[in-house]
Parts: sequence; C-alpha cells; structure tokens
Amino acid sequence: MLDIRRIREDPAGVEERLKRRDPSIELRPLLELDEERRKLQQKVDEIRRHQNEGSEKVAALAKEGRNAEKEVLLSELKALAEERKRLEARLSEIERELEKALLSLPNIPHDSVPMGTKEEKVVLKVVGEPPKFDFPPQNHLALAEKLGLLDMERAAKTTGARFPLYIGQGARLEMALIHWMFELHVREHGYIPVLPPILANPTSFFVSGQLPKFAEELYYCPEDELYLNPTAESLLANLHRDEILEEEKLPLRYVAYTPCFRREAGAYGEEQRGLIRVHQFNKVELFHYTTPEASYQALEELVAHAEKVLQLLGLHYRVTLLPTQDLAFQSAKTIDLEVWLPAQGRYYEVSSCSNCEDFQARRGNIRYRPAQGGKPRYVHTLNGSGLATSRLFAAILEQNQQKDGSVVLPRVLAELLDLEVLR
RNA sequence: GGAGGGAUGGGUGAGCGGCCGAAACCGCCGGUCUUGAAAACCGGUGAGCCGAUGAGGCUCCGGGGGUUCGAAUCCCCCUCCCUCCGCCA
Repeated sequence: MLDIRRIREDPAGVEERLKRRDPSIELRPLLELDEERRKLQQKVDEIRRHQNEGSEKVAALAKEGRNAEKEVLLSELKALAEERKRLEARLSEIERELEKALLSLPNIPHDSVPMGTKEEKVVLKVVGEPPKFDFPPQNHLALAEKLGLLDMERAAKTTGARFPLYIGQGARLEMALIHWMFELHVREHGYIPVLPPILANPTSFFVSGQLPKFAEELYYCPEDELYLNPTAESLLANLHRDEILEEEKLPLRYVAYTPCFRREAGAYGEEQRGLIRVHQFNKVELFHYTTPEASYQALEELVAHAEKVLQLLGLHYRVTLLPTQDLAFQSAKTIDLEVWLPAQGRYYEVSSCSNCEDFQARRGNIRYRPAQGGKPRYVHTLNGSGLATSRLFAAILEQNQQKDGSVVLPRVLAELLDLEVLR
C-alpha cells in the first residue's frame, strides 16, 4: 500500500514511477476520491463538533432545570445527528472505494531498478561454470525416476499432476536439503527459526500483497475462509502485524520452512513435466524487518545468505536484477538467483530476494519506535527464498550427473546422508 | 462439537449513558537528591485523520451494526483468547 499523502503531494512523480512497471496505471480517479473524502470528512468533523458542544449544553441545561431551552436544543441536535448519519454513509462508501483503489496499486520501483520488460533482466554476476559433459545430459525427471527418487505417476493417483512424490533416497535427499538450509541460516546467519501454520486467513494475504490481485493463484478452503500457504513470506509478513517494535530489536530476521502451494493457473503448456513448475514445493524462506535506513544494505545481505546455499552445494548459478515490469506486486526491488539446469540449457529462478520497503508494513500496520523517541515509523520488510527445494533438487541431479545416470552428491549432503553417490 | 468467562493505552488493570482518551500500578523519559548507582520524591509519557510539520478540530476502549441529543458503558452479530467437557494425532 502506498502512502496517500505521498500520492497527493506528488501525483505526477508517483504516477511516472508506477508507469515504469505498468503503463496502464492512472492515479486521477484515486485523487478525485481522496479529494472528496477529505471534503466530506471535514463536514462530518464540523457537525460532530457542534454535536459535542450541544451535548454538553444539554447536560448543563438539565442540571439548571431549564427544560424549555433544553427541548429546543435537543430537536436541533436530532437534526444534526440525522444529517451526520447521511454524510457518514456517503463517506464510508468513498473510503471503501479509495481503499480498494489504493490496495490495487503496486509498490513504487526503486530508482536503481532498470526499466523494462521481463526479458530485459540484468545479469549482475555469474558464479562458477556450467558443468561440461562428454555425453548428452539427461533431465532431472529421467534421472530421478531411474534412480527411484521421484514417483510422479503414483502421486497423480492420490492428488493429480504436478504434485511431486519423493521416495527412497529422494525423500531423504529432500528432507536433508530442507534441514541443512534451515540450520545454515539459523547457525551461520543468525536467523530466528520459525515453523508457521500452513493455512492463513485473507487478511494475512492482503498484508503481504497476494490479495486482492492474485486470488486465482491460491488454494482456498471456503468452509474455513483459509488459504493454503503459497510462500512463507505471507506468514512471516504477518508475524508483527499491528505491532510497534522497539528499534533496538531491529533488524528481526526470520527463517521459516514451509511447503508452498500454488495453483499455477494458466501456466500449463510450459515445463509440464518434472519439478520445474509444480503445485506443491518445499521452501526455506528468509524474512527481515528493518529500518528504512538499513533496508538496502539488508537486501545485499539477504542475497548473500541465499547465495551461500548455492555456493556450498557447488552449483553453477547467476544473479539477476529484475526490471520494473517483472517486479512482484509488493516489491520495490528484486534480485533473483538462478540455477543452471543443463538438460534445459537455461537458468531457473531458485530465489527471489525483494525489498518491499514500507509497502507491506503499511498494509499490516507494522511500525517501530525510533531509539531516540518520537512517533512510530513503518518498518521495511524484505523476503527471499533461501531456497526453494524442488528446482534445487533438479539442479543437484542435473549438474552432478554422470554418464551412467548416477549422481555424485555435493559434499555437504553426502555427509548428512552418509551417501556419496545416488545410483 | 457442548458449557461458561474474557478482550480497555508499552504491560497489569479500574471504569455510574454526559465531568473518560480513560483511575491506579508497572515500565519508559526528564528532574531533585547522591562521588556514582539504587531507593525515595516531583514532572512527563498512546495512536490516527484533516489542517501548513501552525492554530484548531475530529476519531479510536477486539471488529461490525443498532438504540440515544450523547456509548468504553445498553442491545444485536462476528472474531480471537482462556477454563471445563467430549473427540482425536
């Protein structure tokens, strides 16, 4: 959510920056609503003032026994009350419209974000080399099925397509990855470990920004008005909803593990098979609450923490800066980590690290009290995967495969599993 | 699922339909005292909206409706929390 005052003070500037990400955005209707709202609010306040003064007089007149005067005043006040009721009805209608309009606006891109479409992302760095094979590399699904790590056929029986079933060493590997990443962030990077609920109410998703615009991406349980978690970002962004934090406690850094569920509506056609795009995957998520002054430094650190996972696994990857038109709704700036999948011959996103600045904080009313005192300010929130396992799992298989279809495990995992090679 | 109890400012907690944005205590900030600290004492300490970061006004006692000239206080609905019973991993 954007600050209406900021929009009011510099409508042209805000609109220009929003148009960088979505050229169809127009602020005029919103400004007109705001104008009307303020006029009405002032009228209502004025009436209330009269009412408040009048009510005090009623009490005084009653005490002095001046009943005739009291009756006259009462009928005047009654008229005022009715007038106010009428105006307030109109006001709340306008407030709802304004709220709706405001909720539908995405975050303002940071000035360091390049203008452009999805295809125009900037590669910030490339780490390592793509592994070289003297044989045609197989894709992860073929490898996994031959090695008995995944069983997509049987998963389809219970649930449907695109719900992976890990089995045998595959289940062990997945579990080890999750646990190892979680521990890495807790022990090496100082995050507070969290295992949150996997279902959450609509409010939580309004705060994080998934609602109202992306309802079709979420699984929903209507009986209970709960949504299935699509990313722990949503849950972690609500941890401190309606709170005023002490600045001394910032930054707060959380790491959560959750399964993630996404309907991927409209995504059929590409990446049909395998683990690239699935309805359920596991993700270790990183989340920061910080001050506005520290948030861009925090973004750098967040990216470094996520990268550490890829580095320790010895995977080849690259780091990209998303252009304005590819930013998530709530994000002001996003840096992606993309891992190399040899069989696909391209990079795939395994982490998306974003600074949402005060966008989510405003929606969730999450503030902090500055150390030197004074009014509470909105915190900045950041989120990043650290990392999503399904694509990581795929990358581990594909990058470490051998001619015979076996897979040499990265050292860290080999140690955890007490297993050098999947064969 | 059934039966009760509760929700008030950073925390605990009091509040008769008008004198309540709200007692008291704790915490926090400032001061007095002290070599310093503690204790004691004194003072100050919520958030939001409109307005020019002014004057001033308005709102907010879990959320939403209602009664009333006037609601933290009365009525209705909802949510959440707690206790007990049942069921259950």
